[in-house]
Amino acid sequence: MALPPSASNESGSANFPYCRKQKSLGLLCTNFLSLYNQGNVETIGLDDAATRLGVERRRIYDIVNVLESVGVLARKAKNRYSWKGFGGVPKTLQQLREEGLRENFNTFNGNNYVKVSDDDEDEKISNPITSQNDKPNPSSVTKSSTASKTDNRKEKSLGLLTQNFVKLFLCSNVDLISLEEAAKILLGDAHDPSMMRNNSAAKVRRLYDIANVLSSMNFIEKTHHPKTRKPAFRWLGTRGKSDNGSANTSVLNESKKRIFGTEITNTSFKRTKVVSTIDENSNQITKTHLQMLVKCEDLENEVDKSNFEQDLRHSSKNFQFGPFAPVTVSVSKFGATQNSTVKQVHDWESLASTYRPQYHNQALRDLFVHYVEAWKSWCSEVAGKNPIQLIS
DNA sequence: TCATCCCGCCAGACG
DNA sequence: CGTCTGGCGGGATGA
Repeated sequence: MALPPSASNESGSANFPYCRKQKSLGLLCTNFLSLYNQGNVETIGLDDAATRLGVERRRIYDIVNVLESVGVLARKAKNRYSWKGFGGVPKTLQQLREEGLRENFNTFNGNNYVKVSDDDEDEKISNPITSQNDKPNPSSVTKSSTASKTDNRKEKSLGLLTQNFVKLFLCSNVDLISLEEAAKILLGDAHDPSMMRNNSAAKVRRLYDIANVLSSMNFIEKTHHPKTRKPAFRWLGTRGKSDNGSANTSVLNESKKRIFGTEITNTSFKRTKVVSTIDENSNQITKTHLQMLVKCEDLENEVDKSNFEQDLRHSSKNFQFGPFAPVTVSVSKFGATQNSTVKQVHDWESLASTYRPQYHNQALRDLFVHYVEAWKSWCSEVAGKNPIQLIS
């Protein structure tokens, strides 16, 4: 069984071999934000997000975790997050700062760091990623370790790491910091050289992920150390933006060059060679389906081209939504949270998650995605206007 | 070569 | 038990 029966010819001409940049977390995050940073989004379904962005669920977790740790999102329930928007960031940041100061995150100096008391070691704090606002959480957290203990897993969570990383900037006077340093400080407690557990290298890998999404939000920026030449990150925070002003600082609109590794996102190519979009498991799929896919791919390419021509920054119109054209989103650039008539816009979310079985098979899932997207775009084409979606 | 970091296995948490 | 989450690190890609 050398190679799958595919190889026939299919998608060979127009698809790129594989471009890592198109799959970066940062880009995905950018798209994620563009997709949901519209005034009327209230809840976000993980499945829906994965579907719309054309990525595996796993990636959504990554993004959602760091976004939540900064206050842009809040977990509502399984599979469901509520959109807080950037308006909640300042507040969260403030909390982090206080927390950080309390935890000696300020012991870090530009030149010499004294290692921070290490994140929530033990279970003394065990705050599940920033205390929520809705959760009646008095200061008396004396509440025993309800579930900690075995939750030492949380101590290594992406979310916590993100918060600590941010604290580093918020609580000290450092302006530039490399990920290696951050990793060392964050969990690489220097206190106890005899036990360098904490494989700092592993930490760095996580920090790369975090840095990517933080970059895509322009909270930080990648640069180089003046002399060292080493890559390092600088905190941008909400500078330049109307801090405190109204509770919103859109996703910077300033056209900075391009954040770190930004590019268009996900096209369905795996890292490993060509692999047809569909694999053996497609025996359930009919011809029609395949044709549909082919057609869609063409469509996709067209979109790609036109998009490549322009600066694909945050405007919700110029970025890649998975394989197909976006669901006609008005480029309202997040016009404040118009409270308007609540509009129970459940749009596709509930619909999709309700009717879609949980595919454990990537191939099938991809197909489903194609279906939905294709249908949507066709719909809009035929109807000449928005498919179903949002009411006016 | 070294820096970056995507991919997806698989183990806990949860229902 | 099936799902949902999300550590974790192998190894590919990029500079």
